[in-house]
Amino acid sequence: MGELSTTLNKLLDVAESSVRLRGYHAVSFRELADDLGIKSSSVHHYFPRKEDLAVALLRRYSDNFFTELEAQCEKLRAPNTRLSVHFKVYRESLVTTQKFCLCGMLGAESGGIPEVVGEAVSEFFKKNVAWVDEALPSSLSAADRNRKAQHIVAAMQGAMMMASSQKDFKIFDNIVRDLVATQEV
Amino acid sequence: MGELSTTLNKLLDVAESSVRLRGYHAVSFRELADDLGIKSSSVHHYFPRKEDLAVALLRRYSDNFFTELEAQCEKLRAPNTRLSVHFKVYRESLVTTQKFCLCGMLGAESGGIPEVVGEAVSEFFKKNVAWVDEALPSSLSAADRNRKAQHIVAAMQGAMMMASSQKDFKIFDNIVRDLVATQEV
DNA sequence: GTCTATAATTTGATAGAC
DNA sequence: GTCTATCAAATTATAGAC
Repeated sequence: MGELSTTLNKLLDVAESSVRLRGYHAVSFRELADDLGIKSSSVHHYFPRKEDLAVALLRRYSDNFFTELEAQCEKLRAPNTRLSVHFKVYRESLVTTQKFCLCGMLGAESGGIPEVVGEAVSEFFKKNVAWVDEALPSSLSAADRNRKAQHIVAAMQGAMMMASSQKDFKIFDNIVRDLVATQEV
Repeated sequence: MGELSTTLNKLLDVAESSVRLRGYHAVSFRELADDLGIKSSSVHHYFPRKEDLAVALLRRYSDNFFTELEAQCEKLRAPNTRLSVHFKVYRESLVTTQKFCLCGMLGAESGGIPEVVGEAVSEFFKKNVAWVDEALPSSLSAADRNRKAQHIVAAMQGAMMMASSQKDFKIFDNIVRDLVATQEV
């Protein structure tokens, strides 16, 4: 699984980590450069403006997320567990990285970030809701499925936010457990 | 009823609005001062450091929120509608101000803000969950009530975030509708 | 309580050498 | 692709006059 550890990849890694932890405006090119042992002008070589970096971050994050979703579904095979795969992938992302969702962070800050960045976040949520929608039983009406899908994504985002705010990741598990119970997944 | 329109109150108003819209690090004393037609040094007169302002903001926000919750409950009287009052008060806050919850914003950013500010946010969520917990039917076990309360608060936070990120406040209503349906409030 | 003045630092960004 | 050098602007503050 050739992990390319180029400067670009390391830059994206440290940038994603920083934004997920502290938010868009708390992260500076200088700081990212320091983390990599390069200069901030080198960061500008990859991403002329900060919003370019954020858009690249969102693109990679979204691609990884939906790819991982499908990969885990493939691995499990049983067709009715797609929703539990969604919970699992989110949980892994939260617990192993100890960080909030990139889109949850930028979604919260959407009133204060460049428009292209906010649009990419909005796209992620639309795709995410659509994915959950498809994973829901087709016996439900389209309107009910959509509402449920929005509810599930919102609850997980809120759960991650509260867990990371209170530095207690058990909060996330408790909320998902209740979510699963009420949705009868 | 005495709406005190002192400089201090106007400052808190504009600061709350700015932070809820754009986040902690996107807001500067200079900008707040400009909004009020004063100088940034005058803002420092009220709040020496930025974190002092944020803590004052959280204190006022939390006080207003729980006061409003009780006031609305008094007005309605029926003892079993406390949960719907919670939904209503949050909705009012979102829709009339067109802004995300102050604590949702700072909760997301909690990894990058001063510790005292993060602690105040965490306090708000603990109180909020406790309030919802008490509003839940006492027929439930304490553990179930707690999980459900966490779920409800998380879902509403996520709903507000997604609604404000996608600039579509109907998203909030849809999620709450499904939340109410599954909780059978 | 508000101002002027100022300071030290950081920030996002660019030009151009190697 | 990385660096040095530089910039203009912004940011968090402080000291002290009025």
